[in-house]
Amino acid sequence: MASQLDELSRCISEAITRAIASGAIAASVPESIPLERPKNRDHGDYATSVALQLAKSAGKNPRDVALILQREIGITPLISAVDIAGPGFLNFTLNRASQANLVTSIISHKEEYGKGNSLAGININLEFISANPTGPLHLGHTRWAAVGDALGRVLSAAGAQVTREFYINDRGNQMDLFGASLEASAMGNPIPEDGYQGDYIQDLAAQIVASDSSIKNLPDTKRLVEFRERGYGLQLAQQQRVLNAFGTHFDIWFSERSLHDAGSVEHGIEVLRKQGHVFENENATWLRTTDFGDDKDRVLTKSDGSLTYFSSDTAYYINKRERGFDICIYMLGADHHGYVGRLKATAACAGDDPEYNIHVLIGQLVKIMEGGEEVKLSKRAGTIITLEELVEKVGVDAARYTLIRYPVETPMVMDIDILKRNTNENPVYYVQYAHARISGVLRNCEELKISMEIKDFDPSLLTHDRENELLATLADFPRIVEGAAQMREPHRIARYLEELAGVYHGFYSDCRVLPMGDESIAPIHTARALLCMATKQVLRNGLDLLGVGAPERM
RNA sequence: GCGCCUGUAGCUCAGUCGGAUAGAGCACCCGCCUUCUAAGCGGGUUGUCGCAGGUUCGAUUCCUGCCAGGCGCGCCA
Repeated sequence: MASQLDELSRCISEAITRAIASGAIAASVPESIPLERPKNRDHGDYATSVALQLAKSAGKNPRDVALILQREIGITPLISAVDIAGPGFLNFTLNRASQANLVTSIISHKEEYGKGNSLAGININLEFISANPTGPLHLGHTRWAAVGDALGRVLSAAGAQVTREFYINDRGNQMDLFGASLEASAMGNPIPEDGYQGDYIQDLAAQIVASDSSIKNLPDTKRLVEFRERGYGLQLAQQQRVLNAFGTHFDIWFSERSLHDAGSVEHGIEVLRKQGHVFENENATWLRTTDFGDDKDRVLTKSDGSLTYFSSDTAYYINKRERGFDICIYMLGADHHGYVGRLKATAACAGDDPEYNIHVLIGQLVKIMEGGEEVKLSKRAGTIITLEELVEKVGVDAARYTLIRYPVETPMVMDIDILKRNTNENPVYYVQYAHARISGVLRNCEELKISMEIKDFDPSLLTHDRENELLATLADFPRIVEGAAQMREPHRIARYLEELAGVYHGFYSDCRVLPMGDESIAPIHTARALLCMATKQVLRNGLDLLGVGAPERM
């Protein structure tokens, strides 16, 4: 759908084209017209600095360029005024009635409003969380559970084909340690020095024994394997249950073991060998990642013949690409940022473009404050906070929203006391309240039999400043979604919703929707009711992108 | 030592392509519910955008150096 913004930007570039053709200015038409909504309302509905940018190549004073463009643009059905301000900004005032047509558009597009096709045809693999199945999901995983899921929704909204994938690290020493810890717990032996110490180990061990007590009589080696496998199954199921309750769903749960069983690791090494970046040294097989900027080469096969974890990662990447994904997005914690270089280099070694085919997002760690002090998270001290506990304390919506609201590269601080003591301080309630408030108003409209038919909508009635501001904010939504997808920053959706909620609350307090007292029902009531309905739709669409509920009542 | 991230109001933090007087919430003060949900609205107070240079009409934004904090640099997983 062509938005007013698109139309405005087309008007401007056509004006530039005409100005160049007529010889008024010497310059080339910029690829895109920078348009922003000025904070100061005296500066019109939209402003552009394009004249300032053209001034240099045109060899003219910016204000003169602005003057020429002002004349070329003129007045159109959309634009009611063009003003020049400051050093050469062009400020546009849009025709209010034409802006109000947006209401019709939003209401008819429903949940489609805001979706776009800027990523259409792109097949994206979005991998996040990817925890070991050796314990509960903790806070770090929770940030990704929220942000990763939201990003998946945002990318889909931008038209991409998205597959959400969870890589299960079910192979290697950690699994054996996990098995040994369970076994020790069940047999009443001390947990191994570097084993898993948490209370959940006791519970899991007890659960395993309870379901089949004969396990304790198995011969030593077999017993350890049995504990490991049963613990794996139970722990994975627990993670899946918790994520499901959190509203985060995966299309594929990819087992590292299955990668090995299918011979994909050897295949991956073969692929890399053909590309010419594999070499042998001191009986080990290496990948020359330094060819592509990594700080050291990486071992694929150790001198004792066993495979490194890196070889799994590498094979996994190649496997993803062979499954047809154009872009592989990885969401990793800050403690894994050292992997970015080798992941990118691996992609390059496989013959891919590391700037396009692979995208690594690094999330900074979440700090927890409680009692005015930072809680040191430690597995040993048992001060680990799990996803489940966080949700118990603050609820799914507040937890998700709080985690999504900040850019992932910001190290965020969650104050448990605030979230526990007074959930009203969480902006999610501000946004949800706006939605609930509109729902209430619309219920009343229905009761009063105010028409909410598009055919009864008269856009020319929405002329109040508050209405105008609300319309302009609603018009921004598609642009916000596209930007969030392009930059892989779902927090932009949350920030936008807070702004929209604020603008709506302002409208609500100044513009009465329902008739007062014995006032009779007039077209203005229908116009405002429909504006409310459009706002509700956008709030809902935005909250959906975050996986946060849009309550009808609060 | 090398690398990544961060440094903006008392606190938690926004601020894509450089733009007009740097924003929001919380906190603090003052107003607004005998008619739509006051979980709200309006007003007031709060800043060397870490420091120092550079690039230009213009820098919180880009570049360089420095300071401070977080994290990482295995033939571990």
